[in-house]
Amino acid sequence: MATAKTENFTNDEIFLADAAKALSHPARIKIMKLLSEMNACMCGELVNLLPLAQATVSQHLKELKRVGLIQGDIDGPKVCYCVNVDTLQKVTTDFQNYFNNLNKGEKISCKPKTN
Amino acid sequence: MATAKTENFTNDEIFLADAAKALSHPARIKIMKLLSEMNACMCGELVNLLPLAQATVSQHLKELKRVGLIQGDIDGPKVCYCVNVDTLQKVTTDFQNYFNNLNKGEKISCKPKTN
DNA sequence: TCTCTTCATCGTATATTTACGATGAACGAT
DNA sequence: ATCGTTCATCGTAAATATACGATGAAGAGA
Repeated sequence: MATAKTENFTNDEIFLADAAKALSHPARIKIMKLLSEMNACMCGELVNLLPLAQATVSQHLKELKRVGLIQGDIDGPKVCYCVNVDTLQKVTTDFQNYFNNLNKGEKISCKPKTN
Repeated sequence: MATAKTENFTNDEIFLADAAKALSHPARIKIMKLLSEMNACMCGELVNLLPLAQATVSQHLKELKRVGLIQGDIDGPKVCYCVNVDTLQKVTTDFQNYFNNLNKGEKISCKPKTN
């Protein structure tokens, strides 16, 4: 037990935090939704569907690619983006497990005198 | 359809992104785990269990309180922290629904020639 | 009252994130 | 070869996030 003061975080904790970071902006939440609904979609279409400039959308796509939640397929001058099913699966089950464990733990709570 | 260029994000998208942001740091992932395992726990205990200074832990607790995932009960000079079950429930089901929808969408993917 | 403990907040430094316009690379079409 | 389209990257500005030491408030216990 007790994970001493100097210890680092576990890989699981880091991975989960990283995945959460990738989803920590409304634009990226929406991009994932759009890509999943449309199966695949060009960057330009996403730009049209989002209240953001093209450069900004490209940056958000980069962040989602960083954690592997999406992938981009170069198709001539266009780039076709789509969800990376494998990574999405892993992230889904990891979050599921995490939340399940959290919900298992506590039955008792402190008095609701929030500070 | 089509969510015009100028439209803002929906409340759902913003809420989900905000919850993800609260969990986007390994320390906060771990704090939620610790609080759930121990049912409730003083700030000082958390400081001992994390590789971070007291001021930093306090900041992370503040971020988790901001979205309502935890609450703090003032008990004399100490503060007893615990998971806020209601918010955790909502966040859990919201993420579950989000991921379920994402996983529903795509069967087809682009060629894996990642850019 | 004085002291010790507990914790939030302040001040501050540094790093990261977010956003945009401008540029340029890559390609299709003419 | 030239032009238009598509998109990543660069440069940059402003805002947030992360981390820590120092300080101070609040209460317990002497």
